Amino acid sequence: MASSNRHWPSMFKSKPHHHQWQHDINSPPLPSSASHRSSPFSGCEVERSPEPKPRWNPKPEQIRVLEAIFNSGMVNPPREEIRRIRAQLQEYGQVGDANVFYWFQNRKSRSKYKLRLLHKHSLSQPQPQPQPQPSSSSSSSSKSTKPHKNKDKNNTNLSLGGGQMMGMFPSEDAFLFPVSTVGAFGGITASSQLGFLSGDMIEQHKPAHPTVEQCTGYLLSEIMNGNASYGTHHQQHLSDKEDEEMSMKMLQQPQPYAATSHQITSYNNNNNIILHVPPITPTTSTTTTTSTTTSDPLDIVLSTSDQLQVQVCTRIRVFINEMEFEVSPGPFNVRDAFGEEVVLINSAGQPIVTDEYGVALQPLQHGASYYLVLFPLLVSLIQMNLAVWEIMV
Amino acid sequence: MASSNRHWPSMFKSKPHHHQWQHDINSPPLPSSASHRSSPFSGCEVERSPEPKPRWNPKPEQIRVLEAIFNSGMVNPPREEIRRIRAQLQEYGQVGDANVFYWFQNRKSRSKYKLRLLHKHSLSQPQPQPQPQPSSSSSSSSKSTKPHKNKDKNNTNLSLGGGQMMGMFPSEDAFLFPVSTVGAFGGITASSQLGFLSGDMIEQHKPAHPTVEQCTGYLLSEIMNGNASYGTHHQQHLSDKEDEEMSMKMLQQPQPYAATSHQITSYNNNNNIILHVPPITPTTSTTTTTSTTTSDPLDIVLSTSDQLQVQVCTRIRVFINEMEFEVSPGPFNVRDAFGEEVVLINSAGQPIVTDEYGVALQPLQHGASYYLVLFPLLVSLIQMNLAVWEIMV
DNA sequence: AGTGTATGAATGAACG
DNA sequence: CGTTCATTCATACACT
Repeated sequence: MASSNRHWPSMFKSKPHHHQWQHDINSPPLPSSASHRSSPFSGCEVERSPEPKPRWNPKPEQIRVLEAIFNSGMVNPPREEIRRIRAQLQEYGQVGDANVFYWFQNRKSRSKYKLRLLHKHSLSQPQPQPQPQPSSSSSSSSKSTKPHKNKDKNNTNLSLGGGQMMGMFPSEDAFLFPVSTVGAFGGITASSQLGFLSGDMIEQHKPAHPTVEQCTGYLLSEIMNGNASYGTHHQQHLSDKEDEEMSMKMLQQPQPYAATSHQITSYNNNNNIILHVPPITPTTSTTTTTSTTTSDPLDIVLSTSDQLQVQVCTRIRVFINEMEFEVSPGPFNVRDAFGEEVVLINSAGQPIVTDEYGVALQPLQHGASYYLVLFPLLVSLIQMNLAVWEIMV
Repeated sequence: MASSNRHWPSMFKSKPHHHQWQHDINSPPLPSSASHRSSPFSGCEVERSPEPKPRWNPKPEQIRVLEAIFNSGMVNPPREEIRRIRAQLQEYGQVGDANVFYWFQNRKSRSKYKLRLLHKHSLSQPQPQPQPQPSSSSSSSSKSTKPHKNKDKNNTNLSLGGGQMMGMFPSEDAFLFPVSTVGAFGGITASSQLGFLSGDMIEQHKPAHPTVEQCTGYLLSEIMNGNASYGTHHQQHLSDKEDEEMSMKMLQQPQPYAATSHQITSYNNNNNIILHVPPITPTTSTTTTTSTTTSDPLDIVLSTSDQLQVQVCTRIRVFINEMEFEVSPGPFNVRDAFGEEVVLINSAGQPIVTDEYGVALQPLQHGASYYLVLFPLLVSLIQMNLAVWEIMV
């Protein structure tokens, strides 16, 4: 970490003097003449960590000049030239050699980078892309416009603005995974524990009581464990695609601590457990219905990926510890589903608040990710919190 | 000031046409090569591109993936990886490399920032109010991170604040991993351990391990993953480049970048720190210690039996993420061994405090178990803790 | 409407 | 030089 200011290449290192003068410094990255100007800064010392040091904000005119120079071929001006350029720029506002230097560096670097990517893209993969979405387009030039929420007004004109660069990215994006969300990820499907799980689950789900334990027993542990046997297996298929790269992405094992599951791609969706929660509130939005309905027991239904997957709006699909679940829209009873010792946390790290019965005050969001955290663990974590701080900083 | 959109380096500058296609653009941060803002002609002032260009609005699924990747340790994916990630994300909606790039960049940056804030807070803890910016100083404890009451609406959005957490283990024992899955090691074969899940930690330090597999060659990711070998690696591409290490890293993605090439082995060679720990004073708990600095490595508890022998001149055998390793007695440099982005935690959940160089203030204990926790995870955990804390209290 | 927050996007500054 | 960090700008949304 080491965050904070590590900046200033040293030669430029001067103190922060605010004001608008930028790096007046002398020569940029060149250690040469050493003088810095540490101008006396005025005033504000206002704390914060170190220094405020305002960064140079090139004015349009300056940019214009710089661009012109750059485009004229001088992508890497020597020191002398930098000085001269700086002098020129100075006409429009304070600027230091360093600023100029950096500007060229960045300009060149980013240009290149961009070029590189472009290149790659253009060469790269023409993947077939399933994607149910709007069609995409051909491939060159524009991208698919995925209409979604925006209204495309403005006609299609696209045209790239700058005037140049047009043809660039051909790519077209697409290139999607074969995977379709829920059900079968491209065939990957970890089947592993599924068998085991399914068996148990199936019989376990008994409708009647809020027998939470049952569910929790299996579920919780499975879930908490990340259920899975990631690594290895599955995957045989994947096939054709040259694997380019994405193919597997990261399958990984449970991480230390809380990290347990985290599969990136959720390849582990083997068990689609459906937590059937009494659909109260048919939903739709997320109104905060705090209803205290103690919901009932949930029935868990295990479904194999293929089988369902189609449930349109009936259920909401969520990810809990990277595993996919489907729940009925409406208040979700965390307690019934996972027991009392856990807290469900959303992807933002915010706990899902529940009422005294364990019912989430707000419905789970379709497509969102949640994590289960055991209470005792939390205590430990909290305890070590400070300690961790120390080392981190 | 300046303001207004001077942004869009042109390359991204496409026309406004809304739509939601994000930056399909090519690469992220590169201003265009050829184009550039302020095109010289017509004197147009630089900027002012009239178009708003809709910004990418990641879908929940995309966020899920991104978070997972981030939490897995890849806080800073290299270009190649970004492309891969983008491809993966594309399944859920249009997204460009630039978006992915920016996302990671921002995610990391903000995580850090929050951490910093947190830190500050923790020091001055008693008062529960965050108050991030200096803005409303004084006490207005706004609402800042308030867990409750969210209200989101359906689709997208989700706003993550930046924290997130991961799943946890099954038992309550906070520090047990679910490693069970040791089944198939990719080729690594981790030697041992695994006894955990079933048994207890208590007997974790087993003197008797006959062979200690030399831990040569494990990658951090492997360790972190509990041995690894994810499915397929393909690593093909780009391999021959000089990126040897890079490729490795990319292989399995969860690498904390910085740790990239850190082979565990290194410590045997590079860092042989040898500290003669005076095997004395047993104290074990690692509690507290945080602040300090210099340490006195006395707090070690060695299991009597073997300690003597081993301690003397040989090496100490420890378990890190369930894998067995041997280290020279003496100060152990966590940083050298695993990189900067990790924290070593003992079986009691206490972090092993290190000095500014990464050297543990106290030696590792023979036979003891430690866990590596990626920094980003810690950040998340900490964030989560706070959030949870609020509801708990 | 206005204000604050979360976060995508851009880019200057630096490091290795 | 390629990357990464830190700041800043800008926009979407929530709340009052």
